[in-house]
Amino acid sequence: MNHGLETIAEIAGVSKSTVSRVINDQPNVSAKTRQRVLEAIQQSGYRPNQAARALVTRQTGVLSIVIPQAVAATFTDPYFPALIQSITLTANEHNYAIMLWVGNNAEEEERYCDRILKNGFFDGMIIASAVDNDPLLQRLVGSKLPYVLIGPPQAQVEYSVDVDNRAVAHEAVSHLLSLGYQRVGTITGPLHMGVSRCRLQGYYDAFEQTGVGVDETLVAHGNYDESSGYTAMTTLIERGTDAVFCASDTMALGALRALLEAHLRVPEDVALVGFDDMPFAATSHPPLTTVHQPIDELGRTATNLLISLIEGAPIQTHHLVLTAHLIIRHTCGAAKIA
Amino acid sequence: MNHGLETIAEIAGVSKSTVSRVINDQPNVSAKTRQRVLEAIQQSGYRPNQAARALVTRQTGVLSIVIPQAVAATFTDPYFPALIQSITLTANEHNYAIMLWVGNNAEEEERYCDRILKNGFFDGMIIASAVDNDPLLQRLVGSKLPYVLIGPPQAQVEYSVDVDNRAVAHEAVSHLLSLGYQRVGTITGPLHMGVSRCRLQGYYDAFEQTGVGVDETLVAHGNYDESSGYTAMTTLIERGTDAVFCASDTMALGALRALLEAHLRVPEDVALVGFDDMPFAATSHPPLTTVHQPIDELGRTATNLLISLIEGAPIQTHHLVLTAHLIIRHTCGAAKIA
DNA sequence: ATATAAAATGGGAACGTTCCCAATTATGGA
DNA sequence: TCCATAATTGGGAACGTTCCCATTTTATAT
Repeated sequence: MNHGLETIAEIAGVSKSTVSRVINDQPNVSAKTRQRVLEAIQQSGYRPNQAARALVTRQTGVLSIVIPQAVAATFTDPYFPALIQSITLTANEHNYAIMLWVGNNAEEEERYCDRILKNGFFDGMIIASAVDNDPLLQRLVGSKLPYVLIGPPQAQVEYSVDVDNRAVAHEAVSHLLSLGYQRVGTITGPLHMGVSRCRLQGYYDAFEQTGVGVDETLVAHGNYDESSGYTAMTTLIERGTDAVFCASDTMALGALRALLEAHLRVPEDVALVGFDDMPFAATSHPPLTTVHQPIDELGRTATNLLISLIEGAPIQTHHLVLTAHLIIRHTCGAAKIA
Repeated sequence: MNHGLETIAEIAGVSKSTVSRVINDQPNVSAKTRQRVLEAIQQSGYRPNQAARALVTRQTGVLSIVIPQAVAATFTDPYFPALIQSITLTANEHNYAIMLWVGNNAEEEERYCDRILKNGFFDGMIIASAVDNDPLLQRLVGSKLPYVLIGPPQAQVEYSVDVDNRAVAHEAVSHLLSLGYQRVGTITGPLHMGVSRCRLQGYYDAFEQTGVGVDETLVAHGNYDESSGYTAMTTLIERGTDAVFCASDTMALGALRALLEAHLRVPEDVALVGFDDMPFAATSHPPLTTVHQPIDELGRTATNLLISLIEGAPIQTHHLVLTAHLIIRHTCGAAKIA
C-alpha cells in the first residue's frame, strides 16, 4: 500500500512503468502482461492517485462553472440549472468532471476570486453570465487559464458563446407591434449586465424600424426575479400599457400575477412576451408566448469550445452566436385594435 | 519558474521550507523574513500547486455533490438548485470547493460510479436523494470515503440528514381530513425512492388515525415532474376526488393545470396540498397550501456534518432529522361539507 | 543460424509540495 | 561574558505518478 503503483507492480511481477502503461491504455505491453496487471489491479482494489497524476501531467480533467455573485440570488431561476445540467452532461461525455462556484454575496468579491483562482484543481472555466467589469474576468484576461464566457462578449474576452439576444428581442417586440398593440412596454433585466442591455436594445430596434417613437415611461427595470417582474408590471399598469416584452419568463410570471390581481385579462387587456422558454412557460395560464433560448446548445457549445481550448484543438470561431426564436403561445395575438 | 516554491525562496533569499511556512501561515518565521517572502510572492504572482500539495497532505479541500441518475431529469425542479446553493455557500464558508456530479441516464450506472470514485479529487461526498439500492451507495459502504446521504437513511448508511417526511405528510393529510374532505387522494413520487414511500406512509397514517379506510384507487403515482402531476390528476378526477396531497409542488402545479382544464375550481371543487414550498408555490394561482421543507438547513446541516466527518470532529448524531411544517395558503380550506 | 529491427520491459529522474530533523542564530539569565 | 534555551532556518526524504532512456526480449529477413 506504500507506493500504489509499486504494490501492483510487485503483485503482477512487473515494473511500475509497465503498470502505468496498462492503466493509461498505452501500447507496448504484451497481452499476457496486461492481463496479469489488470488482475492485480482488480484484486487489490487499487485506484490511481489523481493528485500525483495531476502533478506530473499538469492537468486535472476538471472544468469549473462559475456563476458570479451578482446573479447567484437568481439561482432560483431554472435557467442556471438547465445550463449546468447541459454543461455537466457534455463534460461527462468527454470525461471531464465539474467544479461549481456560486457567487456568495456575503463574501467580498476579491476573496471570492482568489479562492477560485488559487484552487487550481481545474483545467478551464466556463463563466455563466458575467456582470460588467467582473473582477474575475479582469483577473483572467492575460492569465494562461483557458476560459469561455457565456453571454455577450466583453472587451478583452477572447472566447464566448451567446445567443442573438438583440435580434430575437427585436423580433419579439416587432411581433407585438405588428399585432397592433399601441403601448408596448418592456421589463428589463439589470442594466449592468450585457444580456439585459442587448435585449433592451432589441426593443428599441423594433421601434426604430417602424418609425414609432419609444415612450420611455414604458421601460421598467427588474432583476430577473419573479417579484421584480410583479413590481415592474404594477408600475406599467399605472402608466397604461397594452403589451409588455419581459426579459425573462420568470419576470413574465411576476407580471402575469400583477395583471391577474389587477383583474386585467391576458392577452385581451394586456399581452405578454417572455424570454427563455422555461418549462413552466408552456404550462402557465395562459401559456406564455416567449423567446426560446437553446440553453442546452449553449452549454454544450461552450463546453466543447472550452475543451478544444484546453486540449489545443484548432478553434474556428472565437465568438459563437446561437440563434433563438420566438414561440407564439397564448399571451399575445389578440390585440384590441384601438 | 522551475520549482515554484524554490523560485520564491531564491528571490527572498531563504529556503523553500521557510516559504512553505509563510504560505501556510505557520509560526516560527521572523516578521522580517515573512515580509520578504510575502513580497516575493506578490511580485512573482506565484500560486501554489494544489496537486503537489494534495499529494502530500492527502486532502483536497473539495466536496462532491452527487445527484444520481434517477433524479437527474428532475433537475428542472427547483429543489436541487436550492439544495446545491445551500451546500455551496456552506462549503465556501469553510473554504471547501464543490464538485458536482449529475447522473447521466445515457451512461451505464457502473461506469458513472467508476468515474466519480476514481476521480479522487475530493475529500467527501454528499449524496442528494438516492434511489433504493443505489450502486454508488453500495460501493461507498465499507470504503473509507466520508459521505452523507440527504434523505431517508438506508441500511448500512452511517450518516444522513433528512426531513420528517412521514410525520409532516401525516399532518398535511390530517388537515385535509379535518376540513371535511371526503375523498382525499394522493399523488406520490416514484416508490423506489425512500422519500416517496415516507410521504405515502404519512398519507396512510392520517387515515389510520381517523379510522377511515383508504380508497386505494385514490393513490396515483407520479415521478416529481410537472407533467406526471398532470397525468395523475387527470386519473384522480375520473375516479372522483375532492382533495389531493401531492408529494411535490411541481406535481401540484401539474395537478392544478389538469383541474383548470377540467374546469374544476380550486379549492371549491378540489383542494390541493403540495410539498416543498418552492418559491412559485406562494405566487401560483391560487397560492398553494404546501409543506415547507427547510432546504437551506438541509444543505447546511449535511455539509457541516460532512466537514466534521472529514476533519475528524466529534459527531453527536449520525442520523439527523429536521422538521418541516405545513403552510396554509389558498388551495384548501373551503371544503364543501357533503 | 545470424544479423537486424521491432516490441516489451525496467530504472530512475522529474513534478512541487510538506514535514521531520538537524543546524544555526537570537534571547535571556546568571 | 558565557551558557542554556528558545526561536528561526535549511536540507532532504517522502508523496505516487509519468515519461524518457537504456536494456532486454521477441520477431523478421537474409
